[in-house]
Amino acid sequence: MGLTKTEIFTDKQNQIAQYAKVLGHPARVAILQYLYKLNACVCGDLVGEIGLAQPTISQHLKELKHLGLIKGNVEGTSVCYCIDADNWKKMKTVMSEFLDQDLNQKDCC
Amino acid sequence: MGLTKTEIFTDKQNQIAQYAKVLGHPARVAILQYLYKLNACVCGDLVGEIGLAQPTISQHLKELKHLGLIKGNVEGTSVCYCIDADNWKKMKTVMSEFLDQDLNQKDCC
DNA sequence: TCTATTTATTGTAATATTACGATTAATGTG
DNA sequence: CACATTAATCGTAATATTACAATAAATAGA
Repeated sequence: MGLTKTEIFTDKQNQIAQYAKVLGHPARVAILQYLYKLNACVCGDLVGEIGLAQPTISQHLKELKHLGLIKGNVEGTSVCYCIDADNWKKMKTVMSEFLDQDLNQKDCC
Repeated sequence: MGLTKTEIFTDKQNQIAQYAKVLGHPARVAILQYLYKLNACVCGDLVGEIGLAQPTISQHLKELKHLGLIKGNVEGTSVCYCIDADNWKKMKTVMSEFLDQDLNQKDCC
């Protein structure tokens, strides 16, 4: 046990859950918000900005990169990160489709 | 360690992460989709619908109820569940505000 | 009251996540 | 090349999550 039974759910359900899961930690939310705020590449100062240790930030960045939400380019000794606009849009589409369902609520308790 | 440092993040960041986290499991996504599809109270047949054991479903329902996304009414021997439309709307607002950020991407790597 | 039905709770095993110190890898500069 | 700087990886401790068997709680009907 302790392991999610992905095989009993649809691809769509797993995809929604996967996106939501990666957004399910405040550090990753903060990283994405920071990248958005700057609206450009961020080279290096992420560790200073969020209040977590460097390996922890690196770990969170890895997860965001793994899902494709950000991309990183090596730039000298530092790495520049930014939002991957295309994949962000894809995620937005998937999540919005789920969140924006119409609710008639014709009869409810 | 192993415990999220919520105190170093803003309330908004924690709120977004909390919503996302509860959507971060396919069983909970499936439950919400099912409630939406029926567009009415669901009394009892949730365990048959999702392919998980009854205590597991009960646990997921508890988390959804805890965040306010669903509400349950006791109806005889069974319990009727449905989406809490008001709270769902609140979540949608919070999540959309985060997801719909504009990205100029004036200079990116 | 007894029984059947349905949901919640408890307990627990397996696994995943979070965080960070220590170390390694990669690259630019003197 | 040696050294400084920065990010990634490794190892690991603490905690959280997921799943389910067993049991308890609640209620309807006989």
